[in-house]
Amino acid sequence: MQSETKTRILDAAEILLAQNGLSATSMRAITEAANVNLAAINYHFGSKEALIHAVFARRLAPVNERRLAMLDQVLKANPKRPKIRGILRAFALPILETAFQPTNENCPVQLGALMIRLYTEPAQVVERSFNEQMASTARRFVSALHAALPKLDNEVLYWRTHFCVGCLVHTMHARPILTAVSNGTIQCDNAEEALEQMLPFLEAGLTSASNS
Amino acid sequence: MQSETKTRILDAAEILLAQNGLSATSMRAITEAANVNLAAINYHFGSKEALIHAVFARRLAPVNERRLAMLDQVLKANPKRPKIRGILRAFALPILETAFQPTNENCPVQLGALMIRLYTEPAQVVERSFNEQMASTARRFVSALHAALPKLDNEVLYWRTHFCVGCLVHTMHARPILTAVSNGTIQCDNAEEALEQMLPFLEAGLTSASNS
DNA sequence: TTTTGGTTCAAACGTATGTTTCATACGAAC
DNA sequence: GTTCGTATGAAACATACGTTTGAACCAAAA
Repeated sequence: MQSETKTRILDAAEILLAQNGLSATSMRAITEAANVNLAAINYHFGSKEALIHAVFARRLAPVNERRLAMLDQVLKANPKRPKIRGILRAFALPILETAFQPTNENCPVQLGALMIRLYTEPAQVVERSFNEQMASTARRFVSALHAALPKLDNEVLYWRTHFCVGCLVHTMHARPILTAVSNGTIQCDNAEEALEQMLPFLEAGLTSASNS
Repeated sequence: MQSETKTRILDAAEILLAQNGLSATSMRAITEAANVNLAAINYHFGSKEALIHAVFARRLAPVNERRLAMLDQVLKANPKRPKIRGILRAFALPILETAFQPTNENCPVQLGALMIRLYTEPAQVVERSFNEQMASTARRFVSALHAALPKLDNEVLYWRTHFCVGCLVHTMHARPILTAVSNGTIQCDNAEEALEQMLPFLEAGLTSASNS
């Protein structure tokens, strides 16, 4: 059974790590926000770094499970030529839904702001988290896109997959900027709405002619 | 005249801030790398925060000048219906060229890794840098795209501009990931090559049908 | 009732942080 | 040659960091 203290630390850590970054978040800030003793992090997780790893794993493991499950469905429906839209949806929906899940006291998901840390924080701290949680999933999706776009040059496919990831990550973590630039018109807090905007954009980009 | 010490601090700070993040980079690390006294930062810049601001300004000011100059050319060529490709190029080329500029001892540009800090570090530290360096430029480009895509709904245009920025930022800062995913095939160190990949993708995304 | 094993607590550990101080060094101006 | 404003230097400032310690707590087992 997961102890009450452990999850309170994970919840508080997720918020603070997402908002302030990894090294800018002190264990004292985490334990104070979680209303637990300072030593509790070292007792339950071993170290600050191990806590960070646990924070990522708690959110990303179920997301990537759902991603691969959805991808399997898409591949099963059209094994020889899977649908691009379906592949993109399988990649984006689970993480967007988790990221845009309404924040409440008990489950303060901050996946968007958290994800970007995986790409920006000093390598050694998050490299293990990234490899364990993301690398194999990414490979599965690239090969699915390869099946969906057999005419596309391999190198071009890598570039475009890269662009898709950039759109998705930016959409998740830079929500305040979209809201600000649009003068508050766009709130960007609904996974389905974000998907509706993103999927046509990405599919058009993926299928566009290379040299025009 | 810019003092030797000042630029040595700026060079060292740019590398370390880009690599390790803002709060993870200590003034001692910067001054040691720059081979100057610890007190030199406070003497020449006033504080660590002011130094960070100066690091951003040094790179972004000329980039945004070039961006706006190129945008003016594009708008002058077709005032009523500017070309999308030209607008995108004006936005992406100056920053990509600066980011991919080969690193040398005297000019260690790390703009890609640096830019993402503008989006991820705690608001109060970089908010001023972002507003001063990016906000007005972004507005100019959005209105240019509005002229180029008059049929596009305003809200959709904001979303798609957001996606374009995401692609660009991700391309600049996540280069190692593209290299790793492609098993070293793609080095991603040439601005023109990156543009060639990016522009068709973005233009196709921008002009795609909203509901398909 | 005593004992045990897991958990919490306040306090201290050594180290690192950003900033300040004040003495010194350097050159140009007078 | 003296003066003066700028720049550098070593050292100390107070505070914050991640981690460790050992005592206290407390329910369940013996």
